[in-house]
Amino acid sequence: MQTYSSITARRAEPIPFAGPFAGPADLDEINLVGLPIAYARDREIFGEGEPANKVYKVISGAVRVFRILADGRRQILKFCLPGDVFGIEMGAEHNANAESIGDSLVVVALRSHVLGDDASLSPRLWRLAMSDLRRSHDQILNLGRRSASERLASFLAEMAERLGDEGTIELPMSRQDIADYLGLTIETVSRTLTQFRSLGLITIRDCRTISIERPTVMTALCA
Amino acid sequence: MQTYSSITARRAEPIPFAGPFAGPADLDEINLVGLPIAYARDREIFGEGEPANKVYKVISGAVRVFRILADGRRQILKFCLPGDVFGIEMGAEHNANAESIGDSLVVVALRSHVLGDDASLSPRLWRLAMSDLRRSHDQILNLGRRSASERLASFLAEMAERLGDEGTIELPMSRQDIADYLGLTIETVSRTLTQFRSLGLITIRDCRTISIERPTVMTALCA
DNA sequence: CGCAGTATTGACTGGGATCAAGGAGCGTGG
DNA sequence: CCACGCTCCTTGATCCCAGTCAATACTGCG
Repeated sequence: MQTYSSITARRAEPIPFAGPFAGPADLDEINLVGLPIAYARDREIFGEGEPANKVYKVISGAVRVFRILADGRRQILKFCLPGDVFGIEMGAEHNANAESIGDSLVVVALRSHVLGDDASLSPRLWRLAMSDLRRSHDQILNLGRRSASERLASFLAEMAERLGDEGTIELPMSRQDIADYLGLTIETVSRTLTQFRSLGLITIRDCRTISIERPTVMTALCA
Repeated sequence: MQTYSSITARRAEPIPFAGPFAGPADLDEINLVGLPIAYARDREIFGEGEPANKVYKVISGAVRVFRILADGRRQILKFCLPGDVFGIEMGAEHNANAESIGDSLVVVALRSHVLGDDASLSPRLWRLAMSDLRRSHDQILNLGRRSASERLASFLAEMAERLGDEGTIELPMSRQDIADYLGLTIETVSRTLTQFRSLGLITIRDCRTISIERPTVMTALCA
């Protein structure tokens, strides 16, 4: 069984930048004002059980949010790409872990600046939470009812949509991360991608750079 | 493969009660004021793609919220029990289906009465969304990384917590519903329950009535 | 009783996990 | 420059958990 024990991230020694910083402005984005912090790859940003008094937004790089079972099995709940907000919880403690995937820049703000203590909430924050919920539902459907190749196809479709450039995807995450996101093993991920390649659905330039050659067929494969 | 084609719910012909009605008051609950509607078992409450201009709250009975793949595979996203709210979406359309499980009473309110058009949101509603998100994450972990018996054990633990009476659970849903919630088949659910019974972990009075005899062992089985 | 829907049980299959062995990319140091 | 080690990825062989197919039992209900 693949476990998490061998790939534990070191506790972050973040490098704070000078001065406050706002993320890229966008009508539909949460415009976090806070301290930008640079994380090297595989650094813990927060852990399960820690006080959830901050919220985070990815500026560059990528972040994995995940939970771990006692025996080391890991499930990635979401990949956060530039613009994505993470770390917002209902309770006082985080019930998931977050780590940088590659070298990443993250803006950190105080939770109290975003969530008025018990006052009104921003509709943007609401949309954010609801789109997270929507994405979680997609993932539940994937994990519960789709086969390995269907999961891979919809993963590639999701990534193409989120960071695709003319059908070419530059993946920030490893095969192990993909496996832990899709509820598969690294071997199955690798084998299925090879299979897609030999069917002419994708080309794999290097293992992090994938082009979707037959988008229509790929979409159909999602079932 | 188990598909949904054979178990399609008939479109509801709901029986509206006279007059407005408020759900049971509770500090932490959304106190929907709206029209109570009685649904017979297996009636559609709303479907994917329909306008999401109403929100719902279970008064009695139970509701399944689910999504369906084109070929009929079904994944239940959540079971709603008395007190639970469902049908809140970000966009203008539902992206899931909801059906009554047994005969159920549901309060229906206009979405605009709950979600101020673009103004402030109630913190209660926020807690509701965040606890939904939390539960979704639990389910993602279940589906992605736990075995059939671990899923059953955590399902029973969840149900015991939500509607257990001294360790005895009166399940509102069928084996098929449980299977579609846990990403399993009905046969695996049945076999695993039989296995739990022969291990002395549970007793099955009738197939909807289950008592947890060894709660500690059961919790340990969740992994 | 007979019928229909639901649940259980059994026999067998197969998709994906596990175990194991290379291969490719890459930084480091000689 | 190449050799070496390290990490990540790929590929192959085999296994096993859960799915599939099929038969039987249970439960209401007319």
